[in-house]
Amino acid sequence: MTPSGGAKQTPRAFFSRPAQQVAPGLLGCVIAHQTAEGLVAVRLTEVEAYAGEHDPASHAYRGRTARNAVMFGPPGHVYVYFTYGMHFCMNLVCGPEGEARAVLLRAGQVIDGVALARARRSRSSRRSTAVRDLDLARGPARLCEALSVDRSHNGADVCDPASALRAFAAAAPVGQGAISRGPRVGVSQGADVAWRYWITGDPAVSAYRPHVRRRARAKSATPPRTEGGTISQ
DNA sequence: CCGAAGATTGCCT
DNA sequence: GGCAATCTTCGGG
Repeated sequence: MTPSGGAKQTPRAFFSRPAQQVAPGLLGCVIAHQTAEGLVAVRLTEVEAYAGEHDPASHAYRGRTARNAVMFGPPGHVYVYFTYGMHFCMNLVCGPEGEARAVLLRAGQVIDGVALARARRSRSSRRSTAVRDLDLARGPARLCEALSVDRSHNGADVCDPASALRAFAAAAPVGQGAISRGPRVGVSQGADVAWRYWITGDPAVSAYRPHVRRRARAKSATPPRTEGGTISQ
């Protein structure tokens, strides 16, 4: 039995298209991860397209590196990156091969393995309050945490029937009329294009946050020059 | 080498 | 709304 009740695993041809076409098509699709702990499945509610080397917001903007190599490979594979010293985010590589296009999975709803997903989210965070079901995979890093996706899954093939991490077609296709789009979250460059797609009104969509540059951390030996403000002591 | 910034999250005021 | 946690990656010197 498949996690989404008999749904078909997504064929590679689905991913062999530009990310802006794949992204809205992924809404309603299911990502399932089978581990020794059990199965967790997430129905996607929010995604973002990244257009590779010509997209200033893409990790592939400055060409191929060790980190982004998977994005230059065949479609249907997972590009996982580590960020902010503590979080993982996952993308699905699109086509054509070599163009480094991908879709970031920003949010979804856990439809199978809710207890396991909650255990994972509680385990690894110093949160004091319980996580609401709808928040379990609401956000790119939360989604990876709920699915237990990390560095070791970089390059995994979601189209391989033998893979522990697989993608399935939507049980009920999400029509174009039910899809909204807008600027991508947290990007400083490339904020002018509306390549973030989500299911209109879905409660498991993340909150929009514009990009904010973090203040440089003060150094004890050589404090950064202040902008004419007072220095507290 | 060194250091700044990051496709984030959660807790603080 | 501000900001700390935490570390990898990449660009600049």
